[in-house]
Amino acid sequence: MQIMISTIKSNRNIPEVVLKAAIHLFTEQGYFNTSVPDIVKKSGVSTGSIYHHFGDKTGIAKALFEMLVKRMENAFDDIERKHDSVQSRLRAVIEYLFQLTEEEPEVMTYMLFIKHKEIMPNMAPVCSSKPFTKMRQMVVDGMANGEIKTMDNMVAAASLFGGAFRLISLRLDGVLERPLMEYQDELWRCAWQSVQK
Amino acid sequence: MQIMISTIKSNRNIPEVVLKAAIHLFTEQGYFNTSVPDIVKKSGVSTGSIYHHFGDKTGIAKALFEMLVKRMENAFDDIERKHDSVQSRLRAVIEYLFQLTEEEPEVMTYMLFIKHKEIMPNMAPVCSSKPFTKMRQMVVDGMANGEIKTMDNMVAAASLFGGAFRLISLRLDGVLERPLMEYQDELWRCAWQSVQK
DNA sequence: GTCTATATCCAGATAGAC
DNA sequence: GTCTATCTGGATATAGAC
Repeated sequence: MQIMISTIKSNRNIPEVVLKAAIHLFTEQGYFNTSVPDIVKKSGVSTGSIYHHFGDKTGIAKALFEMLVKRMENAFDDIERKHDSVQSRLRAVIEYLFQLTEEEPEVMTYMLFIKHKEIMPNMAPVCSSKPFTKMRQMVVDGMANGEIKTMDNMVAAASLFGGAFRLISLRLDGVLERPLMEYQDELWRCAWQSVQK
Repeated sequence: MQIMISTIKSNRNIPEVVLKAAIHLFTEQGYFNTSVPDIVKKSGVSTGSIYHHFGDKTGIAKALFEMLVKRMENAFDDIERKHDSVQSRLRAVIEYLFQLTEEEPEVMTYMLFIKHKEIMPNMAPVCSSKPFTKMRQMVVDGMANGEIKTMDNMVAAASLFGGAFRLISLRLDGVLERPLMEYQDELWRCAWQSVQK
C-alpha cells in the first residue's frame, strides 16, 4: 500500500466536512428546508467545491445515505460473526440500534425517518436495504432452527423489532426522557416472548 | 337547526376539493415537491381562493392534519364505547388502523409518515397527539386492571403496537403484497402474548 | 480542485378586478 | 369569495478565474 500523499497536502477532507454539516442540517430542519448556501455556511466549503464533489444537492443526500447503510451493514456482519444463536444475534442488533440512537441520534434519524423517496424519487425504501433484509433473514433462520415459533416471516420480524423501532422513534421525538438502554431488557423479554410457542 | 343555504348556492366545497387534491399530491410526491400551482391544477381552484381559505401553503397541511387527527380520535372514542375489556379495545384499534391503511392509504401515510415538524416547525410530534395518547392510556388501564403484565408503560405500548406499525409501514412501502387483514390474527396473538405473565 | 460571481428559474405570496 | 395577473426573493446550478 502506498501512502496517500493527496490527503496529506490538504488538511481537511472536503466530502467529510460537507457530509457532517449536511447530516446536521438535514435532520435538524429537513432536507428541503436546507439550502446549499446553508451547507456552505455551516461547512465552510464553497458552493463550487460542493457541486464539484457531489454533482447536485441530491448527491449529498445520496452519498450520506450510502455511507450510513454500509456502516450499519458492517455492524450486522460483525454481530453475525460474534454470536451463534439467533436469539443473541437479534438481541445484539437491538442493542446496537439503541446505542446508535443514543450516541448519534442524527445518524438514526437520517436512516429511519428521512423520506428518501422524496429526495431521490426512484430509490427503494430503507426497509429494502441490505441491513434491513439481513435483520429479516436472521428471523427466518431462527424459525428454521426452531428458536422461533413457525409463522409468517414478516409477522415474526415485525413482532421482534416493532417494539424497538417504536421506542427509538419515541426517543428521537423527545417523548422518552430516559436513555433507551434502561428499557432494553424489559423490551427484549416482551419481544422474544411474542414469538415463543 | 337551519338549512345551510350557503352550501346550496355553490355546487362544490372549495376547502374540501383543495384538501383532497393536496393529500394526494403531498403523499405521492411529498409536501416540498408540491407547489401551490400544482394544487391549483389538480383541484381546479384558483391561487387566490386557496390563499383566501388557507392563508398560506402550510395552512393547507395544517387543516388536513387536524381533520384527520380529529377523525381518528372519534374512531377511538367509538371503540371505547363498543368494547369493555382492554384486550378487545386494543385489538379493535389495530383492526381499525389496518383497515384504514388498506382503504385510504394516503390518509395513513399522511398521518404517520409525513414529517410535520419540517412543515410546521413548532408542532408537537404525531405520537403526542390525542389518538396516540389515547392508545397509550388504554394500555395503562389494562395494566391497572390486571389484563396486562405490570411493566413500564412505554415498553408495554411499544410491544403491543410496534408490530402493527411495522406491518403498516411495510405495506405502505409496497414490501407486503397481501392486505394487512391476512396478517391480523397472527400479529395480534404475538402482540398480546408479549405482555402476558 | 477550490473559489467568487452570477445566471436562471420558479416558488410563495399579493393586488385588485369582478 | 373567486378569479387572473403579477411581484419578489431566494433556490439550484454554472462560468470561469486562480
